[in-house]
Order: sequence, then structure tokens, then C-alpha cells
Amino acid sequence: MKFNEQQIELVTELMKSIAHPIRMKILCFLMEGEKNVGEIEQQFGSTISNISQHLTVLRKANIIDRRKEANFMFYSLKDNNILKLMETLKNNFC
Amino acid sequence: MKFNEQQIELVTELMKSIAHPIRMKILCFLMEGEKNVGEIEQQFGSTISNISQHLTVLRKANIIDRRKEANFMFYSLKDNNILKLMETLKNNFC
DNA sequence: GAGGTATCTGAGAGTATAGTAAAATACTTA
DNA sequence: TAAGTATTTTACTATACTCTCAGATACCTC
Repeated sequence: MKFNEQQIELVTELMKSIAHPIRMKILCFLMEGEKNVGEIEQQFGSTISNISQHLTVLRKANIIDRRKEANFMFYSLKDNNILKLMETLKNNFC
Repeated sequence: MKFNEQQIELVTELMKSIAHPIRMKILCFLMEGEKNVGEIEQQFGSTISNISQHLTVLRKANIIDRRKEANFMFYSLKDNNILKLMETLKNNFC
């Protein structure tokens, strides 16, 4: 069996980014559509600072996009593949 | 939006277990069928000890099963959901 | 431009994870 | 039962992750 090291690296980085309770919840929440940081924060128990850091992790992993509007930042799922992955997770493991 | 904390915890634990290059490769390899530790070790560069530890992680996360035969341990994917997840990963991200 | 709101960044401490090497266990065969 | 093979466990070290707190930005309104 032959592995494409780069792809393995890429997929595991992606998985790692998703593999955290707060980030998983953020992604579930974003399945509903675009949300700003305050809206996200209200869903969970953590601080804005902490959530902002998790959002950065997701953004650097190319999982979510952000858009600025006045002094709000709106975050959203980046593409369909992530949505599909989340749905697979939900269907098979939730 | 309401989250089932326990399920989130479960899914993220699962993701965390998968989110490592060696473990990802082990799972890919096990998609072919049952393998023993030596066979797995020969696929990658790491030591048997290290691989054994990763197998333990996967086993504790309920992702793989093992079966003893003489002094060999045979490992295999535990169920269909894992297979489906791996396929989704392959299709959408590889 | 002063004050307020929303978000981000950086430092520090605590915890978790990964890899390596050495010793331990379990089984087989001579 | 001694020696050999396959695998696991333990101990240790290094690195990475997570959270909290204290500023720092950016933008808006008065």
C-alpha cells in the first residue's frame, strides 16, 4: 500500500482542527449559516477570547471564512466538503 | 441550538484519535482487512513500540478490534461507520 | 477626538500527547 | 525449561495544545 504523505498530512491537520469540543460545536452552529463572534459565544460557556482563538484555528485550517461588517466579524463554513463531512459525522456518530 | 454534550465529547474523541498521520495510515491500511502488528509496522517508518501505542489509542477509542492468534495480534476496523467516515474523508479531501 | 463595543493578540501556566528506549509479558518451539 | 518471537507497558523527555488574563485594534457614535 502506498500513501500520499502530503494528503495524509493535510487530512490529519483538518481532522485535528475539528477535533475539539468547542470547535465542533462552532462548526455545528455554522451549519445554520453565517454567525458573528457574539452569537457564537452566547451558544457556549467559554470566553470571547477563547472562542476567537478557536475561530483562528478553524480559519487557518481553511475550514471557515470570515467577513467584516462594521465592528462585527461574520464567520461561515468555507465549502461543501466540510458540510458533507459534518453531515457524515452527524449521521453516523451522533 | 442545543448540543448533546456527551455526543460532542464522543465525536471529538473519535476525531482526535483519527487525527494523527500514523493512525490515519493504519486505518487506511486496515480498510484492506485484518492485519497483524508486524504487517502494519512494515508499512511505515516507525518502531513497533510506537505503533503498538497508536493501536492502543485506536482500540480505546473503539475504532478497531483485535484478536489474538498464537503470539500475533490481528487488528481490524471495528464497524461500518468508521469505514464510511474514512471513505468520506478519501472522497472529499484526498 | 472621547468613550463604547466587538474582536484579536500575546504571554504564562497547566495539561495532554508523541516518541524513544528498556523492561515486561505471552506464547511457541526445540 | 530455555531460548526466541511478537507485542505491550513503563518511564522519561520534548513538544504541542488550551485556557485565562491583560492589553491592543478597529470601528462606530456622540
